Amino acid sequence: MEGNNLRKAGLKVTLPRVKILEILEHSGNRHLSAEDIYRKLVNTREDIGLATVYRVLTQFEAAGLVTRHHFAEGMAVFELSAGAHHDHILCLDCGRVEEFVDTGIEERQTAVADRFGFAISDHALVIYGHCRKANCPHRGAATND
Amino acid sequence: MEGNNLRKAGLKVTLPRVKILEILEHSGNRHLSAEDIYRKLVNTREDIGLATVYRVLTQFEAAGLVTRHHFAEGMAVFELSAGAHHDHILCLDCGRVEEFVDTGIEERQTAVADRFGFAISDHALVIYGHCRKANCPHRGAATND
DNA sequence: CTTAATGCAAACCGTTTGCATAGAT
DNA sequence: ATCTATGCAAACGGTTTGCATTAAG
Repeated sequence: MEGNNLRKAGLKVTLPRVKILEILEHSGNRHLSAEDIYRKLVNTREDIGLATVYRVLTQFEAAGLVTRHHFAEGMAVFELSAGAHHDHILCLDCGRVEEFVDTGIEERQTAVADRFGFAISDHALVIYGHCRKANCPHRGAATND
Repeated sequence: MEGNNLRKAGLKVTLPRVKILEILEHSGNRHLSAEDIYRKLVNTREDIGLATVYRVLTQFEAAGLVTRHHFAEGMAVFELSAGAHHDHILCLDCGRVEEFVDTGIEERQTAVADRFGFAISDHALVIYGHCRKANCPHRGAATND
C-alpha cells in the first residue's frame, strides 16, 4: 500500500523504504529523528541498519516526501511533507511539537527581505517554550511510539 | 583593556580569553565559528588550541558575553551579545548575515504561544535568501578578517 | 602557593561513505 | 541478468573531555 507512494516518487519499492514510510505515517509523533525510526525498526525486529535509515530519509527528502528540521542542535528530525508550509513551537519540557501558520509573520518576513534586498529562499522559525504542566499531554512523548 | 569585561563577567583574565574577545569585538564579521576564530589566532601566531577556543566560547556564552547560533546545520556561530534581541537574515550565496528586529513578528509569536498555551522561553528565526548579485558587498566575506 | 585554565590527543556523537552482498525489476 | 539498494564497519566533521602542564590570583 505504501508502494504506490514510493513508485510515484520514483523510488524502488524495497522493504526498508516501505517500513520507514509506514513509521512516518503511523507513528503518533510527526517529528522523528533517524534514531527514533531506527529504534522502532529494531522493536519490530526488522533487520535494517541505521545507515539505511539515513540513506532512505535523505532520498525521501530529495523526493519531497519528508522535510528535515534542526530543532535541537546536533540532531535532525524528519516529518512527512504536509503539503503546506508551517512553522513550529516546541515544549522544552516534554518535547511536544506543534505546527502553526501565521500569515502575518510570513508577510512581515517578506517585508524584511525586501528591505535588505534579499530574495527569500526559505526560513526557519522555531519558538521554544514550556507548555503548562497541568495540560501537557505529551509528557515523555519522545519514548512513545 | 578587554580585561575589565572579563573580570566583570567573573572570568580570570587569560591570554586566550583576551585574544578571543578581541577577535569577536574587532573582526569585521559579527558572526564567527570556532574554526574562524581559531584560524585568526593561528594567523596571529597565537599558540591557542581549538579546544580552548571552544571552552572559552562556551564560558563566554554562560557568562552572557556571546550568543551561540546554528544558522548552518552542523556548525555553530558565535556573536557578541548585542544587548537587544534580534533575528537574522542570511545570504546563501555569500554568507552575509544581517540582523533585524520586527516587533510585529515578535508580537505574533507571543500570540501563537498563547494560543497553544505555551510560555515562550526563546525563539530562533532565520530567513535564508539571496542578496542581489550586483550589490552583494560581502561576497567571499567568509575568508576576510 | 593554590586552584583554575591550557594544550594535546583521544573520545564522542550524529551522520556519511566504501565495499561486498542481497534484492527489485 | 542487470543494476540499484542494503548491511556492516570504518571514516568524517564539529565538538567535548581526560590528563599532565602552565599560569593567574
